[in-house]
Order: sequence, then C-alpha cells, then structure tokens
Amino acid sequence: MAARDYGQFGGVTRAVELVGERWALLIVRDLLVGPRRYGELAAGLPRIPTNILATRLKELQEAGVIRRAPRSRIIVYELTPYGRELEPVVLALGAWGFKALDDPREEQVITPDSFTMDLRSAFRPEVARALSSTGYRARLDTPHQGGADLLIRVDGAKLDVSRGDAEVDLLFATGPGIHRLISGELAPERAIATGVVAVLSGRHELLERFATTFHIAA
Amino acid sequence: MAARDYGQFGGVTRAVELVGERWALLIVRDLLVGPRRYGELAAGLPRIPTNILATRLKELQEAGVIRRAPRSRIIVYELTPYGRELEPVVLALGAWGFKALDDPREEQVITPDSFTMDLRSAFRPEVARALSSTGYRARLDTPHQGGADLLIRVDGAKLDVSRGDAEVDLLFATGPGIHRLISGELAPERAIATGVVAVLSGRHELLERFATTFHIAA
DNA sequence: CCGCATCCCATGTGATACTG
DNA sequence: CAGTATCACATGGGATGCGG
Repeated sequence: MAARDYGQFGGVTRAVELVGERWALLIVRDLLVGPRRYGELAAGLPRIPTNILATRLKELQEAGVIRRAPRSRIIVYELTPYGRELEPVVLALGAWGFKALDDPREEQVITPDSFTMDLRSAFRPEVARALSSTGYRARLDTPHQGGADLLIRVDGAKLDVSRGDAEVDLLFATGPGIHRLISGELAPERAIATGVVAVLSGRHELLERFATTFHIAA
Repeated sequence: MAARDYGQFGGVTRAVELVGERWALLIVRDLLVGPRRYGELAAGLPRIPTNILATRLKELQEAGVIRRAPRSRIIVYELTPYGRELEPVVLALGAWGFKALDDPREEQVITPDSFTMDLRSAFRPEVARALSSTGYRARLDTPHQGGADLLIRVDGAKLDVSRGDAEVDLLFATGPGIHRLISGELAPERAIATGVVAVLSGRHELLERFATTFHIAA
C-alpha cells in the first residue's frame, strides 16, 4: 500500500514515492525541529486524521526516513540520518512556498514547529553576522498549542530556535500576519501600529532588526 | 478542488498545497528541462492518466507555477519565473531520492527528461572544472520514448544536456543500471564488462571521467 | 490519557472511451 | 493531438473504539 509507484526510475520519482504522500513532508518538517511523540505530532498537525498519521509514520519508517526511539519509557519519533538530509530540501521548499502566502484564512493556524522552520528558511546569516547578538521571544496566538513561547537566539551567523522563556531583548506576540513583515510588505512600525505584532517588552526598534534578519522577498 | 488545504499557515504547507499533489512535481521536473506540449508530457509520464494530467496542468496554472504559451499554432506548457524557482528544490529532492534508488523493477523506465534532471542533480561543477571539456551522448534503451539521444556537454563548470546527435567524445547506450555507476557502487570498467553500459564509440576510459563528473554517493 | 485501529462516507485517482 | 466524460476503485477525512 505504501509507496504508490510512478513506473519511472529516477531521483525525483523515488523521492516523491518516499515522502510525496499527503502529510508526509509536514511530518518531516516538524521532526526537523526535534524528536516528537505521537501526540505532539498530532497536535502540530491539527487536521491530520489519526489513522493517516499512524499510516504515514509506518511508511516513513519503512522508507528509512524516520525511526521510533524509546526515550526512557515513552516513545518518540525522530529522523534518521538519511531523513535529516531532507533539511535543505524542506528549507528551500518552505522558502518557495512562503512567497506564495496570501492573507491567512480564519481557520489557518501557525504551529510552533512550522513557524520555527519558516524562521530557519528566512534566516539570513550574512545579514545577522553584521549585527550584534539578539534574543527574541515570539508568542504565537495559537490557543490550542500550549502557550510555550518560541525562543529565537541570533548569535553571529548562527540561529537557534527553541521553546523556552529565557530573558530576551525583545518579546512580542504575533500571528499569521507576521509573514507580511518577513516578506517586507509591512514595515516594522506599521506592523506594530496595526496590531500585527504586539511588543510586550523590549525596545520597539529591535523589530526592525528582526525583519532584517529574517526576510524572504515576495 | 485544487489545493486541498492543511489548515496551517506556513511556507512548507503552502508549497505542498501548490505542488504536493500526486504527479505535480514530476510535471515540474520535466518542464525544468524545457517547454513541453501536452503529448510530450504524457509521453514522459507514461503511467499518468490523461484526465489527471489535464487536471494537474490546470491546477499548476492557477497556482502560478506554469502557463500555456502559444508557439506559432501549437500550445506548449512552460514554467513561469516563479515555477522556475523550484529548480533548486527539485534538484535537491532528486539528489536525495537518487540515493534511495535500489535495483530497478522490470516495468520501470528512464525517460529522457528524468535522466536529464538526474544528471543535473549529480553534476559536480568543481570536479568538472578541473577536467577538459567533454561531450557525451547517452542512448537510453527506452523503446517508446523516441530514439533521440541525450547530448551531454561538459564545458568547464558548465553542464548542458539536450537532445541531439552531434559528434561527441563518447557515445554509449545504457539503462536503469547506470545509477550504480553514478553512485559509485559499480566501477566504470565493471559497468562495461557487465553490459550495464555499452560503449558505441569513443575511448572507454572516458566513462571514468563521466563517473567522476556525475556522482551522488549512496 | 496516549497510541493507535476500525468503520463509514466523501473525494481523488486510474483506466478506458470518447469528442472537438 | 489535446484534451473531456465516465465509472470502478483506492485513499483520505472524520468520528469512534479500545487496549496498555
């Protein structure tokens, strides 16, 4: 049942046989952020039917992309080394798709893992290197996702995004509209003025640095 | 009907909504080689049902990935500039999938366009730069695909693959088994000895240069 | 609870036939 | 040649069940 084949023999064909099924690449995307439990994956993919999630996890294991790893009592899913090689693909695909984002519909949510990968896609190391190290904390207004903030640490050309609540230079709350800040359609001060971004602590001007550091032109 | 949505708002999600449907990325792959007529696409995707091809072409147009272009009487499909931005994604995905190729099944074919993209994925410009310019011609034993050979010209760090029958340094016939040459599992002389590659004209040793120029480690 | 498995129905897909 | 129409079937979506 798994890899429905295309009758062709080639790299792209093989790839879509392995990770081309519906939802598969989104599972990979979330696992690129870190190992996840079944329930965490389900929470990060709010609309996936549980049977599909179970099926995909099995298929991806057979494909050698992910594996089940016992973590002292509980089971987590994680990428294999081969699966992790999809990172540049997913980042490039995410950057491409980001440019086609239009205004979010009401039912669309931003999950922490999807936003994390978007930030990685949008990160400009060469720009960041020229700026001083900065810590951001983003509060996504996603009611059901557990209120953990995203900790975004930019240190030279290095980016680290994780969950946490450390002290940062700029703490802000935002939602789907932030993509217009990253695309450059919305200037930082406008983003604040229109409520797309709400600065909770820190200097407002740092949002400009954020928009410079993370950018994908439309 | 088109973009079945995932209820999420992010780059990867948007991308798979646009090009994640079955067959879509293979159509994009073939169009990355060049504009194609409806019938050419159908020939290059032997197992695609015609209604699916028609549906995907419409969806990809709506998505802004491809467009119909009238070429003096006949109509061809071609990538939009935005669609062409998928090239690095498809190349990276192809390189990734190439590593997972196992022995080809009997019914699997290599199409000229898929092989062209595999070569582009496997091309190592930095290696090629150090070698002298070389022209190869590959004859794929794909009965139904029209016998046109693939003309592979390597000039410094530049690669050009096209159909044609110019004079070249090495002319060889091959089939699916060639992936083991590119992956390094099969040494050039073994490829010739076992019949995976049949040299029709030119010096046999040039196949070694080919295998060095085009390489994706398993 | 978490991690799935089952069931049912709507929809997408695939093979073939057919038409402008 | 370039698609559309039709219909059987496989798959996905959503709710629900269930064992550890």
